[in-house]
Amino acid sequence: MRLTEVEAYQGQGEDPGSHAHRGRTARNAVMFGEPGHLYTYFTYGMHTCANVVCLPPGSAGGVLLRGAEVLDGLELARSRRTTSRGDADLARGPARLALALGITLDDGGADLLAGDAFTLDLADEPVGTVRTGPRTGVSGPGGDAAAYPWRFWLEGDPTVSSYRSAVARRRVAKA
DNA sequence: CGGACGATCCCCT
DNA sequence: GGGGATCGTCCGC
Repeated sequence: MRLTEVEAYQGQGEDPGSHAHRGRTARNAVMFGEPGHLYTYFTYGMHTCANVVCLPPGSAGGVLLRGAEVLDGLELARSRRTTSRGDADLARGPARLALALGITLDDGGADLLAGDAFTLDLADEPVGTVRTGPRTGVSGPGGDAAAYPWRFWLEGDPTVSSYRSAVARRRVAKA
């Protein structure tokens, strides 16, 4: 598939939105390791998301895969994304993208440049107009998500997810 | 088309 | 003990 939307996360104490913000833990250890490897995390009790480690060992950094257009294996992707209402929705959103690829937590740490879970191909030239903006569902310092405009997407691509700002989750009173 | 809300579990403190 | 880099459904326009 063809990536259309990503977000960058740095950590190292300066990026509150990053899972590596508070230092190395068992969960985010992969982000402190070799670049080009897959960092997966589980969130909201049901979703898995995929990142590509992007900084040298010792420096935590990664890119969250947020959107993509499925080019090959359409039948397989559709079978895994039964709730999708159209091919543009197959990998529109980080959890959908991971599901369409068949990524699970067990794939964390896979060497993508070696094709362990899937192969990451980097384009040699620009593939379109790239736009940038605040990251989705993340609040920066002082609640200002725009402090780190590290969301990148292809302008006008139908497989780019719609922006959602960070919302305070409402607690459910236990009866 | 877009806003509101519940679901559900792994991981850190 | 509680938060969370989301999604799907419901509902109104």
